[in-house]
Amino acid sequence: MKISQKGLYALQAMMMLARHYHQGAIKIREVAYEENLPEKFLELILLELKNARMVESVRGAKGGYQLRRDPGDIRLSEIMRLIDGPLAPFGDAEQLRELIDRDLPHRALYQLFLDVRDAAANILENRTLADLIVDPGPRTSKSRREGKKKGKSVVLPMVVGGQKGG
Amino acid sequence: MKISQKGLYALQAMMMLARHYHQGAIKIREVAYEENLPEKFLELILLELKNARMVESVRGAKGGYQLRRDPGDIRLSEIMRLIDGPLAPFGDAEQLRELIDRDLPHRALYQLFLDVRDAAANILENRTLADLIVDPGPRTSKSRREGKKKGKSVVLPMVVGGQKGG
DNA sequence: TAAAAGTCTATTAATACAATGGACTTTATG
DNA sequence: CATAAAGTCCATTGTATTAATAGACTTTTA
Repeated sequence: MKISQKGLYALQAMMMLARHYHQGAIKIREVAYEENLPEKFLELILLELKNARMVESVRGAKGGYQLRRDPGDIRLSEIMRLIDGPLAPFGDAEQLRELIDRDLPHRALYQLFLDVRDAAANILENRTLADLIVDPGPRTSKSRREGKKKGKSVVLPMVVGGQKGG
Repeated sequence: MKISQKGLYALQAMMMLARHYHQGAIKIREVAYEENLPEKFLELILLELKNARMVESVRGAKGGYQLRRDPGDIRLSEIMRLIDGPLAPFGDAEQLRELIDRDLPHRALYQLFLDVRDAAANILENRTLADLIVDPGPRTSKSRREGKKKGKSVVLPMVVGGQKGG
């Protein structure tokens, strides 16, 4: 699992749309501005996310993008797999299981890769966009996770307007 | 953490050298043949492993490569970091901690990346070459891991002579 | 009908990846 | 000491991927 620049942009864009969920269509330009992303590149990313039915678009003036599902229903693994491929460090889970069965001399190695993949999958399949955004109020976020977890996902003061470069 | 072809080759080569530990210097050609790796490319990889002091070379006729340390003392994370860089899916652990501190709007995202890295690190820092090879006998392998673990690292019949494509 | 916004396709620049080739140095051995 | 075998070092190449840009086209609002 390697997250490319594009993958990071995708996650940032989706976080932004999650923050503005229920505010109607958000223009590409606004997403790009707020997260400080290259606009034209973002356009391609959003298109890809649209084809994967994670977001939907509204065309024409007043157009823009919005999430197609509740932030709590969009797993981070979905976004990452779409943009950067399988979570496994080498090949994909399917291939690895195949190799573990067939390539006897290297099965321990491939099993290790699969272990790493499973560890990543366990984290990323169980986190959603809702876990990444600052919840502006105590409304039920319908997040996939049951308990509220430890003090990891820190509660942040509603800060918006990214400064990626620092 | 993405393992490149080169990274896989490096791991295979190191496994081969581990299998032949205490048999003196092994020729590049033998490693390449047994693991079915491109010889010239392998040469570069071995050179890199030598500069990192994981293997040592013997020059001239009768020359070759051998591990510099016991297989149980060579962590897989070392090899992977050398060839494919940091274990983190994005940036490295240092950078991520920095971003978690400084980039407030995205800290939850970077924390997630760090969680994934830690999960991978926990696996890869605690496995050594000794865990990957077929131990030809019940000798103490001086492996870093304490207990013998569950039935994951399967005991294999001394099979040698890789058929990678097979 | 003009402006604003998404859609689509092509192209490019830069980088990384996976090798390959060849000249050079070191060592064993006869 | 000559030769062969082996590692060393450096340059180059081809391909793929990544990141981004450009521009023409379509849809919608007002």
